Amino acid sequence: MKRITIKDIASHLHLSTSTVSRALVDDKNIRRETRDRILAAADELGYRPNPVAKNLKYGRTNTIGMIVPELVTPFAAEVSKGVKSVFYPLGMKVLLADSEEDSAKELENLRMMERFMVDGIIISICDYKRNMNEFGDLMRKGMPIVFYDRIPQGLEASRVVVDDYTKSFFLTERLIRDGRRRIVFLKGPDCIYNSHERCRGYREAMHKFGLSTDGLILDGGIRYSDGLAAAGQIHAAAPDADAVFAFTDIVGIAAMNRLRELGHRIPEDIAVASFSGTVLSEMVYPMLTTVEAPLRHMGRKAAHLLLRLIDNPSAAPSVITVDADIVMRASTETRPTT
Amino acid sequence: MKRITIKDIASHLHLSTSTVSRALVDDKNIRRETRDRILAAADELGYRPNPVAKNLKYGRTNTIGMIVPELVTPFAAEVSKGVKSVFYPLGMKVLLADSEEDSAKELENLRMMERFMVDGIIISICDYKRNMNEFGDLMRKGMPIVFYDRIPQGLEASRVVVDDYTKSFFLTERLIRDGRRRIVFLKGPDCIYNSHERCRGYREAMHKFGLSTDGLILDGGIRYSDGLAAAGQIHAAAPDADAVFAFTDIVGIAAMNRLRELGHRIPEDIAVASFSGTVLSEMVYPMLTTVEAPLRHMGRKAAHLLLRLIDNPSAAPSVITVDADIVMRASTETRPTT
DNA sequence: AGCGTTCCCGCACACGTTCCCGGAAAAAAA
DNA sequence: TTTTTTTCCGGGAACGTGTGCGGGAACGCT
Repeated sequence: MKRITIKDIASHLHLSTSTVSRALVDDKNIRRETRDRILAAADELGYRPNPVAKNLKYGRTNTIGMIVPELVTPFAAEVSKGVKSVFYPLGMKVLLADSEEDSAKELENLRMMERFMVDGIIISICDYKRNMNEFGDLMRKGMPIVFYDRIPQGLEASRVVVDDYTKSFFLTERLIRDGRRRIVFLKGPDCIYNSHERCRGYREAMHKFGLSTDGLILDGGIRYSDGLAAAGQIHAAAPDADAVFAFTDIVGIAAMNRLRELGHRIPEDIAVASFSGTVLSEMVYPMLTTVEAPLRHMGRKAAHLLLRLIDNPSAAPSVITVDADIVMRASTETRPTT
Repeated sequence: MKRITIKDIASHLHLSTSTVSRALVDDKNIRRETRDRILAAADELGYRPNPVAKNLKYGRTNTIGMIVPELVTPFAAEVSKGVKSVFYPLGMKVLLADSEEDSAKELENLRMMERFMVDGIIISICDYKRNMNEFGDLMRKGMPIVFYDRIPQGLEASRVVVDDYTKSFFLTERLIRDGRRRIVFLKGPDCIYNSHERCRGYREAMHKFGLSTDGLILDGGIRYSDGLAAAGQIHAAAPDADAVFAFTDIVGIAAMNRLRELGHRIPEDIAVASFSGTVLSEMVYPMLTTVEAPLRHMGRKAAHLLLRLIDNPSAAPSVITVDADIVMRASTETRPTT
């Protein structure tokens, strides 16, 4: 099964490869008639351009790398759909790599993308302090990079984010207005910057209403098992809690399941809310109240930012803050007024 | 930021590019001393081989395509880890494409992989009847293809599968031995071959114990919402059901959540089991009994099959049936003997 | 007729790498 | 010493594509 090339078309029509090439790229220096002849022959012979040769010629790979911190949640998958919706129509490939919440693996992925000579990278990071030098070096070497959601700190770079602080503030406020007073915040890992921002939003909202947060900020971790453990802590350390606000949906779901196992009714005894945007929130019972980030939209935005960066590598980094909806669901339904 | 090539190394050391190339591929026709000099220079100048040029030379892309029917479940993500664990060490890329349970999109993905000239394809399909001609054509054109899990029918091709029939039979038997009698089977879509196999296993197990299946085989669909609807049907059409065996975990989870909402206790009133292998089964309350396919292992096996096919395109198709564990969890716990 | 302009097409090279081939020098065998 | 073999390196083609340059032919204008 021999693949046919412009050379084959050329010899078939007794023309030079240059002419054939010109016909295919729709160059103006070609007679309309011969152009049509070539196009017809190309179609007849079943010509398919060889992207590898093109890439070598143009010094690009037409490939972009996307590095995500995890794939058990459909979060990244959803963002990637947005990214692909931009790059696929341009004939570009998207390479998806999973860091599995491990900075070392993240670095490996980064090196891999470099070896593969991707034209740019879209990344959500594991740890906002680690691999910073490597990101910086790579960017200085001219690699276009766009961060999204879980971003680094103190690095001049393009990024697409949700306003963690504000959204967290409003959701907390909403819980309070619904009558919750003893709201536990399950903080994410310290190594994720969003943890602090979301926690800040929670704290300030509580403060605004004169509510204490003493003993209510617990380490919720990032994995499902962390959420289970955290629920145990709530049960033990804050038995009078009437709401839980989790760093992320997976932790919120774990906490919810475990709390119920421990005899708490949800939402009657304890409301549960989290920060996310994946369909998981609608796939649990009761359905989970969350801050819904517009995942595909974020992907599209990141892709456009990256495209601009590829076209003009020296462009100033820009920051896009996307809006997120606060979606109230059954897990935080107001308890009947007593 | 100029990328340095073997040409640069050559002129830097006053050697020819051939010699440099020889040093880098560790050819024997080179003096040990010059080889070391070249390697040192390459390291010093920061030489990184250009994979695109190599690929053009060798007529390969060092890329394989993986097409999966969905990504909301971590099923495919897990299999892909197995696939990547084989290809990454070989310096090959893995391109992940999502068909979103849509045969048309699946075809697009297939065409895309062809355009990208991937060296091979690993795929789990949406519909076992559609796109059959396209798969056949592509294979005849010489594209190595390996199917896994959701496979086509009547197509001579390499594949990695779980023994749906047997595992389904044993799980059903297990439920019966645990005292369940009125077991509902939530059948998957007809367009997925596994649906029929799993249903057959269920039916024969029921038959073996002289249990009727009349009115117990319901259309469970494939999406979460389908599972919700199916649970409503159970509630209405088979109110005396004491167990549910779902085609897949997402459907099982949906059914479980909805049944509980309708007042059924799980597992006391109704046991719930499903067929899967993702961590989702452990992320719900109560944890779900499932047939656990060895996902990463399947990925690795599929990758090896594909590698063999790439090395020898005319190799006879081979079928690998991997074993799966039946994992009993809280969702089917035996009810206290009355 | 002479000149300039426009229109097309082929030649040659480039992208970065590998590899066959030939040849010079060195080593081994005679 | 001469012949044969081995060792080692450079030249150049090739993978498939794009493009600057030059030149021939046709055309238009004076």
